[in-house]
Amino acid sequence: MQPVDKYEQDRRAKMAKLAELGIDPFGQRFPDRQYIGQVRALWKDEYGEEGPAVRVAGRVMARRDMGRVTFFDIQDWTGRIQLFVGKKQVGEQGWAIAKLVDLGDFLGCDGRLGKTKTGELTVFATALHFLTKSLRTPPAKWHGLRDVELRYRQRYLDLIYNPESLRTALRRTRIVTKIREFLAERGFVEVETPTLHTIAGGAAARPFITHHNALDIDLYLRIALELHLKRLLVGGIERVYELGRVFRNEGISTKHNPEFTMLEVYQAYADYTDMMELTESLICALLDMLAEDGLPLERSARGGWLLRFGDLQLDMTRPWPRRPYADLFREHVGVNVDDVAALKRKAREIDFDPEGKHPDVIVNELFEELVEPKLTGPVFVVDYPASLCPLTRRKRTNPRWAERFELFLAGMEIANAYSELNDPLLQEELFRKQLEGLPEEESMARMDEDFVLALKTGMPPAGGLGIGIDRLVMVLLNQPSIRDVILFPLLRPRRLQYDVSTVGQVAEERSEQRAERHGGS
RNA sequence: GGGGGUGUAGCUCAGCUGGUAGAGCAUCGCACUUUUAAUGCGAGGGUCCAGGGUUCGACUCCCUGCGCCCCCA
Repeated sequence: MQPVDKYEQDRRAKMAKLAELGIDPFGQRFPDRQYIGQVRALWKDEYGEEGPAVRVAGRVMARRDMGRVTFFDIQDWTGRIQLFVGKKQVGEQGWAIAKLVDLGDFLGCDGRLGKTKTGELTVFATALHFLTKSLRTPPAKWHGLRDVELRYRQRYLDLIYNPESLRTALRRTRIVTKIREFLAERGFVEVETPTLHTIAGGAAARPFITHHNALDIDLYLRIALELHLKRLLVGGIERVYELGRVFRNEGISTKHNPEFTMLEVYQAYADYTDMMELTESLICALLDMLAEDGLPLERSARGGWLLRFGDLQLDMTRPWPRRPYADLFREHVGVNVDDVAALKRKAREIDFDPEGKHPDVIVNELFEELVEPKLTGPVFVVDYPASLCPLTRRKRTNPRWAERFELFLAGMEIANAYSELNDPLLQEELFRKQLEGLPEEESMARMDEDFVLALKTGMPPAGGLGIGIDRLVMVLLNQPSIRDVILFPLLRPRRLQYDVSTVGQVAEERSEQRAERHGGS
């Protein structure tokens, strides 16, 4: 049971008084109310004292008592507006309600739109409707809710009292909506594939394990969407995507949440160059939408959008640079990818033990360590070492490399795309071949016989793309932590408050002990 | 896993070299029909994250643990 503190007791008392007045403290439907944002837009200076009649509702964010008048500021998800509530204007019942209103309660109000002496747009109330009691004290009105832990654990408080948090949350949903619209316009269909997998394939990550009782088998929460969507390509669904949650049982950081949202798109008769065009077009469409939505974006000298992320500035003007993996490697590591002796030397410099490891495992480590952080971007890193890409088509001109790109923004991997491997015999071989020195959870090579069977049926040549939606939103909305773009990030569970029954006791014992000690000295 | 920071009233934060915890907002009471971080006067409110130690005495010093944040692996 939650403790009832003195503040809650005050509010419960007011709740009871409302009930005595015949008012339900938890309200009822309030039809035909107008959004505050729309009401604010109604105002014209010609109205003078007599504006239109309006009906608004929202949460009480501030109250200012002036004797027989009270000003309330109420807030809905479109904005805030001031109410002028005069004793004479709202009558005995209305005034009785006004007296019992606390910060955080929900009020409905009928009135006329007008301006006060000081020019503040105001609803001059003719009737007040009590809609819901809040039993908790709100945070400080000026400083808001700063404590990050509270903001994450009780996100609803964050959304109410930090307007930028609500704005970010709503912008994220608009981004997701826009992605669906964009893909629909290009003829893609959205599907849903299983979350519970018998083989955790399609990416290199450690899975969450769960158990199905009736079948008595262990199952994995999916770590990627890839293998089911490709089965659908085999089945003739030629342009397909899924936007869904994937789960990786790994560390938590400003860039990692154990569950996150992934978009995967597959297009038959295309390859990774088509996916590059798709990625660029999609992200630029999102930027256009956000700019229209009021996100403060500047134009770069080259005509595209200029995106700020922390101290970084990303010039999003198309086309974005395409840089071969091997070139970037040579540039930032100072070593050729095929110079094994030099690779080992470099590996030791960054405290990575290269012994017994496949040269490309070393290359991968050096790339992640020394190259990726430098990739402010936007930049498409193209053509990855084939040995690291068991699901990707090899380059026809040189099988040393795979037709894969990753998009980097602000040093973060945002997108990953392939020309999809559709050769079932090579696929089967690659599933079997575990690279030396690569721990299993870091390998994508996990035998999936059913998937190989699907490929044997024939999968059309195709391009595939994965985008990490949370990270993309971080970059687009300039949010430094993934927890700021996920409404309920994973935190270690914690008891909210202590057991009430012991509180008074402990406090009493404490002060007695204290008195004894000091008294005795 | 390692390092750094942090945890004090509902919220935002002070609290020095150890001596029974402070402010602002919020709450409660009074006044006020054009305020807007309203104002004026008055009042109440604390497991100082938890457990142990040192001490006559610990929010403060020491040890252990826990939550959260940041950096590194």
